[in-house]
Amino acid sequence: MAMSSERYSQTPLFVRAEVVIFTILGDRLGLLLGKRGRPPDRGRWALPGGFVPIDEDLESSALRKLRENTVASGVYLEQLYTFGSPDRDPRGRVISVAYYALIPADPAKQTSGHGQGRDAGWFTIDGLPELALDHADIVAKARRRLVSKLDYSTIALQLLPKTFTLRELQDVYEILLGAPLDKRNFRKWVIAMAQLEETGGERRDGPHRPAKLYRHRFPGQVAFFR
Amino acid sequence: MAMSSERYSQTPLFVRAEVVIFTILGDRLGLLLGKRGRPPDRGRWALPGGFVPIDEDLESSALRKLRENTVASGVYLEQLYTFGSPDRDPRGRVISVAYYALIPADPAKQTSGHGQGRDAGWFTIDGLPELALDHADIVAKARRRLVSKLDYSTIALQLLPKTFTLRELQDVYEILLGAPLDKRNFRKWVIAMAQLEETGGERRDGPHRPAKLYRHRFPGQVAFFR
DNA sequence: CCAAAAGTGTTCACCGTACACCCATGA
DNA sequence: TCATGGGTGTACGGTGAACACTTTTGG
Repeated sequence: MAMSSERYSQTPLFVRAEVVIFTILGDRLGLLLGKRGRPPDRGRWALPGGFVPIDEDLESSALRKLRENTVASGVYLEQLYTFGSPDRDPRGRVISVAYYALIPADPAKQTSGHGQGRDAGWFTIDGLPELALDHADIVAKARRRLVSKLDYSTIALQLLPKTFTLRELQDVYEILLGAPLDKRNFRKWVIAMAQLEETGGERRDGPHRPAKLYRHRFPGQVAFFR
Repeated sequence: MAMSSERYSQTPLFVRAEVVIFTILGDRLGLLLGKRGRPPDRGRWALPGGFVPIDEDLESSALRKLRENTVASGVYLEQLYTFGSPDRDPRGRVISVAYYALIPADPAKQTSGHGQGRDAGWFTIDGLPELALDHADIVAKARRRLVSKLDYSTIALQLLPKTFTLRELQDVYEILLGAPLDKRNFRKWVIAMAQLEETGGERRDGPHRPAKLYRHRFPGQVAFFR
């Protein structure tokens, strides 16, 4: 049986789940990192993650990591890619099944830098510290995946509360795409594409005209086309 | 350390690579299966795959399985998804990193049914036998992925030889999409989209006008947009 | 009344789609 | 000459892109 290669090696085999937890931090895309407390790369910042218990489902494991690190619930979580180069982790053969999650923007964590204490914090994606192991590759891949889904899915809604203004939604797109969008064209397009409807309420902030609030017509679902 | 869960369990942990090897069989999408020679699901048809040796890269392992089962070289191979439900395999905790591969159509295997002997063979995707374990899920996911890439990539070219006629390429699209396409519109679209150029040669088969041969302008690359 | 953000329509270019006939070949 | 598949163009509607002014509010 092909398992026999195990017998000729003392290299231990592990499976981990790592989660790229994205959110909107002010006017930037942000993600959550934790500081490693032990080797390898002790003291470096790393993605939330952990070894998958032998009887726990991969996605459950990722979800648990998500919950251990945030207060979010009902959050978007998607498997991203599995990283398994033999030499990516000095502890042995470590297979990391990477996920990414989207957390609604929350003014509470808009304080850039670190928002959760000395060994965990939110960082903006263009101001990341050097990451442990190959976590920079994981982050890059997650970011590409997220951006590529913008124009044929409603995934961006997962980065906002259940109700939001069109300006807020446009901000999310502009942050992710890194380019400004035309307000009128964006509104026409996104209302139709994402099936948005007005809630009737409005948001007033500052000495401005209040903005209408919108919601997804089918809340709880992420619509995809293609 | 979270590895400790290992100590409290005698369930063995394995990592496997499985490969969905697609090709064109006549006028159908086909894939390669092997008959399992041992439990679990002994005697059932299953995807080519195997346990990943402790020092072999995941993709190398998938590529090796591909080469063990076909004579193809320079073949498209892409990681698909990782399947890891705790109860998906009775041998223990088995994490299967699934890949899919595309093999150019080859008249030699156009004999439907089984083309490689009693315990390996090509099957058309709509005439699959009952598959071992959760391999039907893997196949379904691979098929969706392949089809979804048709209209923003040149991936379909990987199912044809280096030179091909536009009719052959249209056949591939129609087989995968399950719907007929307009010949004139398809040609205009695909020549521009996939950057095709005439080779100068032509293919003559039967009492018909010979068809021009085309090739990808940048051979060896799979162009993606978005 | 002023500053600041919300909200709104039209025009144009391009692209995807529908659609039918002639051409080249070997038998 | 005939059967078979190869090859080609045009008209139309819809969609993405460019573009500027009025409205509403709190201070």
